[in-house]
This record gives sequence, structure tokens and C-alpha cells, in this order.
Amino acid sequence: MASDDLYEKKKQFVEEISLLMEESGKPRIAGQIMGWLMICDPPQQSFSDLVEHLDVSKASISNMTRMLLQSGLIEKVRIPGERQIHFQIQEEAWVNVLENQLENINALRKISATGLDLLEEDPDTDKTRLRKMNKFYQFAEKNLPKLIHQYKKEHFD
Amino acid sequence: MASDDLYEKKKQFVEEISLLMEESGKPRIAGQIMGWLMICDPPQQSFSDLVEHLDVSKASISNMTRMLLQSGLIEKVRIPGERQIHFQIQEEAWVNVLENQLENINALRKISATGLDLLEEDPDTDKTRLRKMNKFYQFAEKNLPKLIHQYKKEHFD
DNA sequence: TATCTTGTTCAATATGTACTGAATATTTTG
DNA sequence: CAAAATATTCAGTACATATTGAACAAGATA
Repeated sequence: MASDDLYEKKKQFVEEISLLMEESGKPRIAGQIMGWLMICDPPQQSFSDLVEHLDVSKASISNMTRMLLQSGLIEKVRIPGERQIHFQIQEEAWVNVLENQLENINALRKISATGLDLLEEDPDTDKTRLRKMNKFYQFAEKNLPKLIHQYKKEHFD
Repeated sequence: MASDDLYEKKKQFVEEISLLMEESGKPRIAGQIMGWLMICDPPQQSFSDLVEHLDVSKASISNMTRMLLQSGLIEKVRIPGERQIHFQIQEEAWVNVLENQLENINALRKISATGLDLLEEDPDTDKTRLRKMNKFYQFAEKNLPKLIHQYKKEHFD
């Protein structure tokens, strides 16, 4: 019947989001949680909702929700009257995904500077590779936050 | 002695780059190759240079160089007189790292649109999560390429 | 063609980590 | 406080994939 079809499509949606997040290094189940929390009704789901719906262990939900909380992709919500913890997508979840990468970018700028320092000691070795790397990550470190800021400004609510 | 010290620091440089690349999902050895190719002298290294210097198997070098070639981080170089293949960092390597992520961003914009389509079928379910996601990735898809383009323009050579 | 060098592919192992069930801790209810 | 419900931690398993040695292929040399 039609609703089964829709259900299948939702499952598939969850699976695809999960796959995409796996590509950037997140565990499968973290991606499934994100996927489900994007389309579930209501938007906030209890611990056991997640266990049952995704059909995974409590341990996984416990660990993966912690990870997602930590990286700012979901948030805890207390629902009046309910006693279970509930989770929902953080308002700025997907912005935060990008924002989180800034740390990596910062680290890469730093290491490129370190590399340049290192090569001071042997002057004959080509340094253009490192200079380019350093230039690029300086640029990124300066402009990506600007871009994010711009987005937030345009879409404040 | 002092040169041993420098050598140690170079090793450490390679290791750190490798670690940072691992965080974005690349295999350890791919990161090591990148690290070494950033500071080696000369900038182009033969297949067996890599095998010996990084002390890993031929198979690994073969597979990982293929991967790095594919993602545009290194390039093959023929050196006159030499018969081994040589590799060096691609000019725009680190720009390409970012550029490669655009595919993922594109996929995430698409899946958010798919999600919105899905939820057409049950009107009571909250759609703001998906709308926000979609908005953000539209923004990213529009502005990140611009940013990259701007960088390239400012640093043409 | 025979031989040596260079690089790829294949099958098997090693390694890391995602995931789980069970035990434990924590919180809520009566 | 006892009992029930909920969540975390722990120790072990399962699983994926990175890595390897050895066999194989391809190319150069002579």
C-alpha cells in the first residue's frame, strides 16, 4: 500500500544521509540518527524511540547521541510530562558541520607554518609547496568564518 | 647530532599531516605520502623512494598513489633519463581537498530536497529542519565555489 | 628472445573500531 | 525505601578495510 511505500522512502532517506555522513568519517549509526531526526514526527524523539526505530542497541544510541551532542548536531530536550530524554536536530546543525571543519583547517595552516620553519634549516629544499599550502589555509581560515557569519546574518531567526 | 634532530622533526611533520588527513577519512599511508612529498628534496620522488623512505610495501604505495592521483592531490612526473615514475604534490593540492568536498555538499543539498518532497505526503510533519538544511547547502553550494574561484584569481601564477 | 627492472593485482592477515549484550549506575515512581 | 524505568559503562565480538608478501604483468635493455 501507499504508506508502506512512503515508509520505505523514509528508510532510504535515513540510509542515504547516513552514507553521506560516513564519507566524512562519522559512524553509520550517528548518520542514521541524524537522518531519522530530520524527518521524524514529532521532531523530538526519546532515547527508546531511537532504539526501536533504528533497531540498534541502547549502547549505540547512548554513545552516538553523546558524539552528536558534542559536535553540536543534535540537542537534548526535556519534554514536560515525559521522563525520557528527548533529542532533536540542533537548529544550526548543518552549519556546525562546516564550522567543525575549521579546526582541521586551523591545524593544517599551523602545520604548514611548522613545515616552513623546519625547512629554514636546509635552504636548498624547495619551499613553494609549503608556501602555497600555507597561503591557502590562511585564506580559508580568514574567509570561511566570514562566509558562515554572512549566512547566519542572512538567515537569522 | 643536529641533522638527526632535523630528521626527527621531519618524520614528525609527516606523521602529523598524516594524522590530520586521517581525520578526514584518508588512509594513514596516503597521509604519509602527502606529508613526505611536502618537504622532501627534490620535490619529486620515485616510486621506490617512497617505498624506502616511508618503509611500507610496494602495494601500499601503488594503491595510495593511485588514490591521491585520482583526487588530484599529487601528480605523476616523468623525469628525463630516469625510468621510474615520479610523483610530486599537485600545484593546487590543498585547494582540491576543499574542492572535493563540494560533491558531498551537493549531495547533501539534493538529499534535503528529496526529504522535503517526501514530507509533502504527510503535511503535519514539521519541515523546518529540512528547509534549514536545504537553505544552508544551497548557500554553500553557491558561495564556496565563488570563494575558491576568488582564491585562485588572487593567487594565479 | 632472454633478462632485469618496475609497477599492479590478488589473496590473506592484521588492525582498528563500530556495535552489541549484559552488568552497573542513576533516576523516577509509589 | 523498595521497585521500576531509564541511561551509561564495560568487555567482548563482529566487521570493515588498511596493509602486506608473493605472484603476475608490462616494459626496457641488450
